[in-house]
Amino acid sequence: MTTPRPCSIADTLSVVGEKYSLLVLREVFFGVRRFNDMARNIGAPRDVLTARLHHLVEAGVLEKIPYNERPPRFEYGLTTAGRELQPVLLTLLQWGDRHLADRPPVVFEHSCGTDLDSIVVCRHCGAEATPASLTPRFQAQGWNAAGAAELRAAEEIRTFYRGE
Amino acid sequence: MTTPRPCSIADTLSVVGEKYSLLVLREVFFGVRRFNDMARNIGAPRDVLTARLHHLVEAGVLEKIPYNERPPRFEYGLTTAGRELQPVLLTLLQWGDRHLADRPPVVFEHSCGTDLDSIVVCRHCGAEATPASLTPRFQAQGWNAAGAAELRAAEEIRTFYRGE
DNA sequence: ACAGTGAGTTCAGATTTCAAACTCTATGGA
DNA sequence: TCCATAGAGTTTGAAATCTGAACTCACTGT
Repeated sequence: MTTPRPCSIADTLSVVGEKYSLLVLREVFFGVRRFNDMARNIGAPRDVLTARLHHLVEAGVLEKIPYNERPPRFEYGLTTAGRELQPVLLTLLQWGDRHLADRPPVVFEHSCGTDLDSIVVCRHCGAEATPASLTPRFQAQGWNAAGAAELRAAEEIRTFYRGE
Repeated sequence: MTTPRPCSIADTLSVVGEKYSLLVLREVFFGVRRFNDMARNIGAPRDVLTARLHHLVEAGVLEKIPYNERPPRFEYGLTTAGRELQPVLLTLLQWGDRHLADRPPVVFEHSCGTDLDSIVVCRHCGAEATPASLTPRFQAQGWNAAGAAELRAAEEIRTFYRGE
């Protein structure tokens, strides 16, 4: 079989997985909405930024908002779908803060008054979504947990899945 | 200024932001730990996969675990740091499920018995970390919310930040 | 002895990225 | 009017990366 695994992670990455795409979204979340400011803050080549903005607009993550008629000038704002990418940025930020930064360059103060330390939880029960608490169920034909190692016992798969 | 913004998101992406890197981690979370299985499930060229695995091992996200001496053969397992990337994958998955898939190819059953619908919350107070509930504080010199638009009033910046 | 497997490596060609320069429209000042 | 500046790109040619196919090397199983 040479078709890759059907997967929403891969699908999402086809929208925001190119180099600089998520940094563009970071800037928009920070309130930076114009081409030159983005280019400077991200450090991306201008033609690449042009391509990424087009792609993100086409994918419905950003929208162009005119702020000047002549010459035509646009800002880039988040759509609802774009706003829902915030958790992705927060989890990336959190991992970098923990594992790569001695002192985080940006801290988010949550409305409860503390500096944000975020976790991913189950909306239904509120408990943290840890690897061990999750069992994948494959809905696509022919794709089970372990790919080629289809013969492994389910329990073993679960152990592997937990990353142990 | 031509230096990009100092940022943990960008730092994290320098570890897992290359094409296929996050899909490699997805496979390991699914229990797929060997080269050929990964190559097939991801659909990546073999030399690219080799490079990504090296990079992820070097970054301390994966570790090589020998399972055969001659010829030398290794599996790739998650380190603690690697396991902590799970929230990134979950948030990407969730966005794809919501916005790109009609029927998610994989569903995670949480230990509470429901199919996982995840949210990112503040560990301290438990409330969801929405854009509107967060105020960024910049700890690096010279970097404020709006980049070049340093003159914007703080309130305006906050509004922009919310993506409105 | 011979086919098959696992994990790469090598290679030529296609695609992207990069940084700098250039374009086009418009505004502000001397 | 003339000149400088700004914003948002587009163009360019060289450098880096990605792609798919073929090849290597060390075994294993029959």
